[in-house]
Amino acid sequence: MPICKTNRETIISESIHLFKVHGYYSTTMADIGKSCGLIKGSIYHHFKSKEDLALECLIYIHKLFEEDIFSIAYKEELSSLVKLELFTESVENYFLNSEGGCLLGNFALEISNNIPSLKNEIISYFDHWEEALYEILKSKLGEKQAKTTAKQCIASTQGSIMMMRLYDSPQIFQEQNKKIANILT
Amino acid sequence: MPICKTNRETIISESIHLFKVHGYYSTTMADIGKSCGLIKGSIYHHFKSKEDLALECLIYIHKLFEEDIFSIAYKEELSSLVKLELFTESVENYFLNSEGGCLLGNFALEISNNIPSLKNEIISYFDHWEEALYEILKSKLGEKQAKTTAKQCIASTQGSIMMMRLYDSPQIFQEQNKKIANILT
Amino acid sequence: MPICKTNRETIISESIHLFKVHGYYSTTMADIGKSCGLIKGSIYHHFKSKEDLALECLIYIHKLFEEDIFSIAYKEELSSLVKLELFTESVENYFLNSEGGCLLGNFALEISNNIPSLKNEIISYFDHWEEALYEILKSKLGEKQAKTTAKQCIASTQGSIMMMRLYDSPQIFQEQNKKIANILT
Amino acid sequence: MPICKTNRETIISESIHLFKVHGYYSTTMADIGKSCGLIKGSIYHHFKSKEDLALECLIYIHKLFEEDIFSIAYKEELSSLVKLELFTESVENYFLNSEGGCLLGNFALEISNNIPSLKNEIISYFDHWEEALYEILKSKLGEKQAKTTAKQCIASTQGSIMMMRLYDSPQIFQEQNKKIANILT
DNA sequence: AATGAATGAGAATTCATTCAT
DNA sequence: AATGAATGAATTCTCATTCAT
Repeated sequence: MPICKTNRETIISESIHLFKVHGYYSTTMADIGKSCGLIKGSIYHHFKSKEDLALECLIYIHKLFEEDIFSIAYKEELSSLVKLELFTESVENYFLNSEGGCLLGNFALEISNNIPSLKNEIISYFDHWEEALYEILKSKLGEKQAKTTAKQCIASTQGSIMMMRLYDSPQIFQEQNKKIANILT
Repeated sequence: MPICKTNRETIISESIHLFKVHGYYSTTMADIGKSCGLIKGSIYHHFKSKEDLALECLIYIHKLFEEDIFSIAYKEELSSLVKLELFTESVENYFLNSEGGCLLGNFALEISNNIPSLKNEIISYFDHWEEALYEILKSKLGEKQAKTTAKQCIASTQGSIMMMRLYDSPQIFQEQNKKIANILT
Repeated sequence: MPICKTNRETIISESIHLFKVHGYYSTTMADIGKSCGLIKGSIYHHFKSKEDLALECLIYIHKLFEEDIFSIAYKEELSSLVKLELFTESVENYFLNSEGGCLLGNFALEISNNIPSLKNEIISYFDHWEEALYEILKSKLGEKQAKTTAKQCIASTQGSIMMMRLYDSPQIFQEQNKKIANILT
Repeated sequence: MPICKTNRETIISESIHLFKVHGYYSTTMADIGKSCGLIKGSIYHHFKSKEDLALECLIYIHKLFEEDIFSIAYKEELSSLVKLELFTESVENYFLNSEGGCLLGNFALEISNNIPSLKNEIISYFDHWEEALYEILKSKLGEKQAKTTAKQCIASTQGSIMMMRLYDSPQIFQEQNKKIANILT
């Protein structure tokens, strides 16, 4: 019977937290190990490298967003207005309850230029975010306008998360998000 | 005059570029040295540490913005509308012509949690940006609304610069900026 | 059991030797590693810094003296004369059989002004040496004289070890030590 | 007209002080420069290397001792008793009025094993010290005893200087020195 | 003689990763 | 799966020394 002190998901959760708060390079494998009650070398039984672990973190968050948030856009039983309301509420819920802002956004600035595999995943995440918003907005705004607006919503959301993190204050983010919620009204 | 292969300002310029494109931790003193035609140790003749050099980079950019952009807000001979137009134009000019986005924004996410001295400078930069926008907006929007709007403009600018950098496409940033330029009309 | 090329005690022993012969600053972590069959970075698996390692070396020697030498002074079954004889004999034994003189004395001159944590340990060692000698001498010499004599014995021992090291000849040290052995006769 | 901000002797004096207090390796050429109002590179106009400068420091002190102290031993007009009194008084004078103990003794422990040229000078200094004491003592103690006693006096002087430096208290040294002054009485 | 800039070798330290148990 | 030890490459930083003016 092999000893099993932890599992992939725990390591991913702990890593996400550390990566968000301290960044990719300032988070060491030893830090991650300590958070999980392991020594650093043991992480390698679960992930083949730090880069691989980081990628799994991004995929994990991406999947979470797909399932809990982006999916709202495709619920046929809901109206656009309700979709948008639920969507922004869910986004707010996520970012207000997790320290350190948006990992994908943070990594976009910190390492996307250096590590292509991560960059692809980050772009995919933002693409899907955009597609979901587009899906919600297109019937009311038209295709062209919906696309532009979706992009701008994401940009202003990311920017306000950056400010929330820097100033340690959720206000700007919340106001920004409320503005998005009201786009269709 | 002694041998002079470079000077403080050149090192700062080269460092700003490298820091913006590769980030703080991925830019080594050796990289910076090479960019300036020096060996790594020689940088220490001009700056006492990497952190100190990074701080000087932030201060350099902050000063540039103060002089070239934020100052526009305080030119009494200009109307609010003209100020805003000049302001957004100058912002666009700067960010479209410098690879790697906004160093202050990048550092806000990468290292502000780890290096307090840099965080203070970053916050000061964004505070002054906000004050300048507030100055432009307050007469037309009223104090409260001007303050909120200023914050949101900065957030959406930073978010769209993030997207510009990630997608390697200026479009979102330009559209976002145009929206800001039209806030008072 | 994992790979184990060495252990704390081996590293300490090797370090003591190198520090005694070459001094603190001339002994590099690479030298110490090589002595132990390790590369320099591996030392940090066992000690958190060079300073920390040096402190452990001092503590190691101090403890050795406490147990093997200073303790003689407190053996109630022995007379002062016998204690003194055993004491000086043990001191001589130690210093004649270890190249490089007295690490505590060497460090007292080389680094005590620069590294306070080491200075404290060095002073503590000499204090305990003095207390032990005082314990041996006080019944015959009286408290005041015993204290002074203890101090002078240590000083002349250290001085003669310095000369032994410089001239690479044990003679002065041995004669000096014999003089101490005869103080009570 | 060349500028002349300092001279060999000033540099030597400042270096002696720094070397005594901080040791050879912890004293940088920059430190020495700063003490003299120069930048580090300028020292090389006066001395060809740090090692060379250190050697000159040793020679300077050695010469001082020859002229002011060792010479006392060879003044034919004085009795042994008076010579010894003057000798010990001069030694005490020197060491009580100069911070950092005995440079030759310090270097004996810190670098004599690493830098042969300095070791030779250090040995020569102690040889001459010994010869002088021998000269004073031999008529009263006989040749053999005089030689041994001379060596022991130097050893205990150096040891007590070490303790004076470590404990930052002159007492042990002064008492030790008084004992030497009374050897012939 | 003095300077400021530059050098290159080497120092301590960090860290992702591997390996034997 | 987990561990503790070890690795090697890289990183920041230091410092004696040199060089052109």
